[in-house]
Amino acid sequence: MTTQGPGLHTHVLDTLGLEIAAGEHPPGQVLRTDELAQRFDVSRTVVREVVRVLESMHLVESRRRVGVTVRPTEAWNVYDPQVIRWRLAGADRPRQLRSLTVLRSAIEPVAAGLAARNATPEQCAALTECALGMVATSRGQQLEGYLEHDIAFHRIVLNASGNEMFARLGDVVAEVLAGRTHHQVMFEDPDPAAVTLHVRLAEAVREGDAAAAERLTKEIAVGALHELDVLAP
Amino acid sequence: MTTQGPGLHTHVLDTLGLEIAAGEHPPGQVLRTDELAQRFDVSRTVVREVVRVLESMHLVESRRRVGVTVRPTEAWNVYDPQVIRWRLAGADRPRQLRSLTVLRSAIEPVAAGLAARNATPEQCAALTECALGMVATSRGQQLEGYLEHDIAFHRIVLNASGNEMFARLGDVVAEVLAGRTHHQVMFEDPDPAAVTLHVRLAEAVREGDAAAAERLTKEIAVGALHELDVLAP
DNA sequence: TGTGACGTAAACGTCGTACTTTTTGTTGGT
DNA sequence: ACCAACAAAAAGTACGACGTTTACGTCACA
Repeated sequence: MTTQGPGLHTHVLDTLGLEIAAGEHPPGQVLRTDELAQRFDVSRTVVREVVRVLESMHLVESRRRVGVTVRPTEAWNVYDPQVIRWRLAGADRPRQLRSLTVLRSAIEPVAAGLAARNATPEQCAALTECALGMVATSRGQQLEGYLEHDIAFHRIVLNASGNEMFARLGDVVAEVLAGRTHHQVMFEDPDPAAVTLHVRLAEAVREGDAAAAERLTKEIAVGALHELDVLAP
Repeated sequence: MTTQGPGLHTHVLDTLGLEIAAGEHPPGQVLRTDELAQRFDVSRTVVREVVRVLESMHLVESRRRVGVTVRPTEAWNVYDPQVIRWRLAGADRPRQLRSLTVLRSAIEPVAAGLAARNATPEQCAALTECALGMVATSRGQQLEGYLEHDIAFHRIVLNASGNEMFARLGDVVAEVLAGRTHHQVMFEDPDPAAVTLHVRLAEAVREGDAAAAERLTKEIAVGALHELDVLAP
C-alpha cells in the first residue's frame, strides 16, 4: 500500500522509506543525492525534498561533505503512521506487531474507561452499531468486512475518550488491525470470544461503567497478545 | 528552544511550524510559496523543502492552483517530538500538557511493570543513581538539576521496559517534564512525596516487583495530574 | 435566466545549472 | 610525529525556465 496518487516525490519517498525501514540500507550507510537522482531518474531537487522529509522522520541524517547517512532504528520516529506502514510492510513485521499490540494494551483500557465517562449518545450508538456489524461479519470468511467494523469500533472508543493523544492513535490501531488481518496473522474467522467482548464493551460504555469498560478492553488486549503468541514466531 | 544550528531551512521550518502550532494561521488559511520566499528572503527551493516537511507532519497540505493550506489540528502528527515542542511553546500549552500527562499515566505504569521484569543490573543501578540525584536536588531551587535527573529516570524506565514504542516515548516525556518545569507550571521545590515515590520505584524495579512498580508509577502519575489541576486553569 | 462547455491564468511540480559553504582528507614542512 | 595550509567532495542555496493541474470566470446556447 503506497501513500497516494502520482507524483515523483511520493514515489521516491515511498520507495526509499520502504527500503530503509526494511533494513536494506543498514545504519551508517551513506546515500549521495546525485546517485539517488540518477537511480530514480529525477532531478536533484526532488531527491533533496525527499531527503528532507526522511530527515524529519529521523530515518536519515544529511551532513555536508559526507552525504545522507542512514540512522539506527532507535532514532526513528516510530509513531509516524507512515513509518509504521513502512515497517509493517517490511521484514520485522512480527516484532513491530508485538510492540504495537503491547502499546495498545496499555492505552486502550484507559481510553475505554474515559470513553465510558465522556462518550456522547451518538458515539454510543455508533459503537453499538459497529459491534453488531462485527457480529454479523464474524463468520464465513468475511474478514474484510469484520476488519472495517473492528477498526471503526476502536477508533470510536479512542475518540470518545476525549483525549487528543489517544484519539490520534486511531491511525496506528488501524494499521495494526489491517496488518494483522492481511499477512495471515489471524485465524480464518475471528475469535468468537473477542466478538462477545466487543459487544459487552459497547454496553459498558453506553451505561457509563468505566471499570467494566477498562476491564473488558484489557481482556481484548490479552486475547490479541495471546493470538500473536500462537500465530507469530 | 529552536531545533539546531544554523541553516536557512531550519530557521524557516522552525518559524513556520511554531506559528502554525500557535494557531497564528488558522486551518484553511492558504500560504503561497512565493510569498513565503519573499517574507523570509530565501529562495523558493528552501520554502518548498520546508513545506514538504510540514506536509509530512500533516500540518499543511499543498495543492496545485490553490496553495499551501493549513490543516486542522485533528490531522497533525501530534506524536512528532518537533510538533510537541512547537505546541508546548505556543498558546494551548495547558491543554497539551494535560493530554500528554494523561498519556503518560496510561503508558508509564505498564512500562514500569515490564521494566521490573526486564531491567538489567546496569539499568537498575542507573535508576537508583537518578533517584538519589533527585533527592539531592529536591531542595533549594535546583530545579534544573532536578529536571535532568527526573528526565533520565523516566527515560531509563521506558527503555528498560524492553518495548520499543515505550522507549521512544522518552523524548515526549522529556518534553513534558521540561515544559512543566519551565513556564511556572510547578512549585518552587518538587513535591517531596513524588521524590519518595521515585526512590521506592527504583527499589521495586531492582527487586523485580512488577505489581509494586506499576502501582507506584500510577501514584506518581496521579500526583502529576493533580499538580496540573492545581497550577493550570 | 440558468446551465454547461471551454479557455485562461494562477499556483504548485519539476528540471538544469551555477555558485557557495562546510567538512574532511591529504600533503608538505618543521 | 605533529601541525598547518590546501584541495576536493558533497550538500546547501539561488535563479530561471517550463510543465501540469485545476479553480474560476466567460461566453454561447437553450
